Amino acid sequence: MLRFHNTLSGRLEEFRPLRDGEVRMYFCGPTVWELAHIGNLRSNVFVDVLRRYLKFKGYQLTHVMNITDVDDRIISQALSKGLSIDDYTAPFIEAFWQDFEAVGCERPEIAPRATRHIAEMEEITRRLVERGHAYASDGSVYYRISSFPDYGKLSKINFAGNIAGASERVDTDKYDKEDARDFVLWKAQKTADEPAWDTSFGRGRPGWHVECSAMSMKYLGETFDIHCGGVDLIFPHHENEIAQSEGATGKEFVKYWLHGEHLKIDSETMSKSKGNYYTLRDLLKMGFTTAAVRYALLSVPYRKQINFTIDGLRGAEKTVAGLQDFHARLSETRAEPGANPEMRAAAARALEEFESGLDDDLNTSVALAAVHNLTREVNTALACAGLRADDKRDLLALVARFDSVLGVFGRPAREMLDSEIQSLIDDRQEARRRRDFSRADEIRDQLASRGIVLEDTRDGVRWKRRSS
RNA sequence: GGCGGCGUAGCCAAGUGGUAAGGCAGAGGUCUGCAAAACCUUUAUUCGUCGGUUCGAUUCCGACCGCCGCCUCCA
Repeated sequence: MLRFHNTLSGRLEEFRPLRDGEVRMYFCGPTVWELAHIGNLRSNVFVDVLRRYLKFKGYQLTHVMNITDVDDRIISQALSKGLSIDDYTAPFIEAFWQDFEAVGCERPEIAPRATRHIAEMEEITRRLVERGHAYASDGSVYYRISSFPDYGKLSKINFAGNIAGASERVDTDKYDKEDARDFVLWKAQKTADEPAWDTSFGRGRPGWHVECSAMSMKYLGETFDIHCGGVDLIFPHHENEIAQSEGATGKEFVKYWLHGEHLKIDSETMSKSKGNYYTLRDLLKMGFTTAAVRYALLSVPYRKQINFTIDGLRGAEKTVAGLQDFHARLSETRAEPGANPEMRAAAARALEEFESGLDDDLNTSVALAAVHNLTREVNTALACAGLRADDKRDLLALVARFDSVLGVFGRPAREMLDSEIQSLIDDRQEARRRRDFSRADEIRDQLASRGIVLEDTRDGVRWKRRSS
């Protein structure tokens, strides 16, 4: 039974999709203005594990992921460079998808762009005005929070207590709003060079929150199953989405809200000023593999504030190498016909633990422990020829099944060695047969200096490229 | 001021009202010509501190200490 911690109720709830066998989910992805940093990637990996696990459970998936391509920062950057929004954002979006796929994330079914959905945003805004949830003021349109009694149900925000201590931060004179809490749905164009669209409320651009209401409802319907994002989005972004969507339709917007925690770097908040701000590209330059980065990011459940460290990443690198070695060894081993009941039992146990871990609000730590326990048992069997052909087939299928969620095993790619290296390996085997070990070691050292590491196994010699 | 999270071995961490998963690092061993890889054993009488509830708490309650987040278009 799959259960999620729903931010809306604050409790663990059994997951039941609105339509049988089908899940519709929306993810507020990053704002496009920088290369994806490690925290951003954690969010993406969390959502990726979620979508992969839903598929693992047999659900048909429609996953919409937004990359915000219009906000104040993007507009000011684009203006200062004399570029259109599209020209400014295109390289960032391209780079983002590269990093996204590099850490093994599957592309969502739909990745809409806010700038392509102005009409839908206008439509929601119009409906909100019609229903008394929004009002125009000086060419802008604001959401009237006092008209929506449920406001605050997601973030549990308490305005009475909140304003007392934080009032100095609320600039009530900044806009012509009825209430300081009201947020903007449509922003009037301020200067002529600012990108703007013509609508019935005048020339301007959408507020940030309305894009997610518009695009999620367009592709997923007025009520859908899962909405996820980082914890920072709970307030105000997701709170405002609820106000917009439920205000416009009168229907419940989302059944399950899932929020991923942020990470810390060396026990501190990640920030540019602290200099602990890593992008994926930084880590790859340091020699880490994308699989290790993915492993490190998913090794801690998504609702926990993982402490990301370079030391920890080194550990992940080793762990992933172990898993990939295991996978390669398993796929290469020679196995006699038949089956070993102990292997069958180990596989069944691993699958059960893997699934019950992930069923429990996506507890990836438990799922990984199940994988490690299995690899240990199978490694033992491999070492003493306790693995039979049926076991090998079933275990490879099981590993593939696990990896359809985790994406850390990699493929045991059997690339061809060039003939010179292959003949060196053959020479060494011949030398070993002659018990000419100094010659054999000489060849091994020679290969090692070229990045080829050898392993002598019961099935003969294995080689691999040195990982770092 | 309001709301929320966290504190478990050297490090990263899971977890539960009944006595501590997993990974990395360390130590010893098996295997190996030597390695590598793998495996075995070992590493927290104890889960921030102090109280309370309980037959029993790391797990529930209270207080305190420490760290972190949101309330600022930062995932």
